[in-house]
Amino acid sequence: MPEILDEGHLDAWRALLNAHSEVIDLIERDLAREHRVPLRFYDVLTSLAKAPGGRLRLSELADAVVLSRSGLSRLVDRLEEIGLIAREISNEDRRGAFAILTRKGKQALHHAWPVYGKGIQKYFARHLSAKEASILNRLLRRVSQNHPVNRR
Amino acid sequence: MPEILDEGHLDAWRALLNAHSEVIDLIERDLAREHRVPLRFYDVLTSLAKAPGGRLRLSELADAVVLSRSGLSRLVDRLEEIGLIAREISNEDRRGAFAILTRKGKQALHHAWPVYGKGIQKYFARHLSAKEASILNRLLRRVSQNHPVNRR
DNA sequence: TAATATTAGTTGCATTTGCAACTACTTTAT
DNA sequence: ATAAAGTAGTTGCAAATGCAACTAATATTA
Repeated sequence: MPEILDEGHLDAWRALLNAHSEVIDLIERDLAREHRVPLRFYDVLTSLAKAPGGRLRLSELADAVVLSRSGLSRLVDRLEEIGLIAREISNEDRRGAFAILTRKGKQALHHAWPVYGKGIQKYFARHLSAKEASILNRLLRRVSQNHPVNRR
Repeated sequence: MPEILDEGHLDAWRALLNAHSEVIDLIERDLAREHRVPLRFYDVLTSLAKAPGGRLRLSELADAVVLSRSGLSRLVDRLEEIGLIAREISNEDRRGAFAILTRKGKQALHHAWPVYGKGIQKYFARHLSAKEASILNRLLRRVSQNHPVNRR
């Protein structure tokens, strides 16, 4: 791995930024147009759906969706208000709380998926063969795992 | 190219979301800690720097940084206020305006670059060989060009 | 050329977000 | 056991952003 940043890597970085912002923007518009939950909500709901018991501590949720604690706290407020999730005070540690996916939350998730999935296909997946998708996956996972080679 | 979304492509999409949000978050923190301009500002400044004459119509700039017209209008307000760019009413079309990079704007760009570049290296580029970077670049460019195969 | 439609950009308003300070609870150290 | 330090989450406040409505200028059409 190179120690200093070269043009090739910089181009890849720019490509990542561009692809991300364009595709997100397009999908977000589709979701809004079809009256489905926005990506932020989807993120939270799907994180909960994947978690064992459909529940996650608020701080775990904050990490999962890459949002500050305060930001998450209010996001949970909003989601709770419209009934997509519920808060449950933890018994082992009474400072903390779980967010729990409600039935309505699961429904919202299923309702949004067709539009979201179609967006991923139209704006992203269509441009990649299966092989290419797997390469992309492997490379990007390596980035986000961010294994501490030379970390100082 | 597949017509429906399969797991492999979906994994690649998730990997893109994760890598993007994690790396952006880390870099943004570094920039803030070192008192450099935030990524949003950097985006605008660098778009102008690359544009011929260091100037761009506000609407072109909005496209370049993927921001709504109103969002951009106010972003330009802020940048103008702190002297990093200037507005210049166009003479051919007096509805419109250019954003122009100022000397101070160029300096802010150069000041931010070391931290930004180091971040790209630390959090992103380090994990990819030159070959891999070039593959990533090629695949992601294809996505963001979003050539209209089957667009309906 | 006058009337109409279109385009560039701005502004009111509501929503989302982060930082710092706060409360409440838990863990660690004395 | 008590004090101090740490952790989970919330809240005040300010900043950033999008939509829709607006102004001003240009382009189109009759």
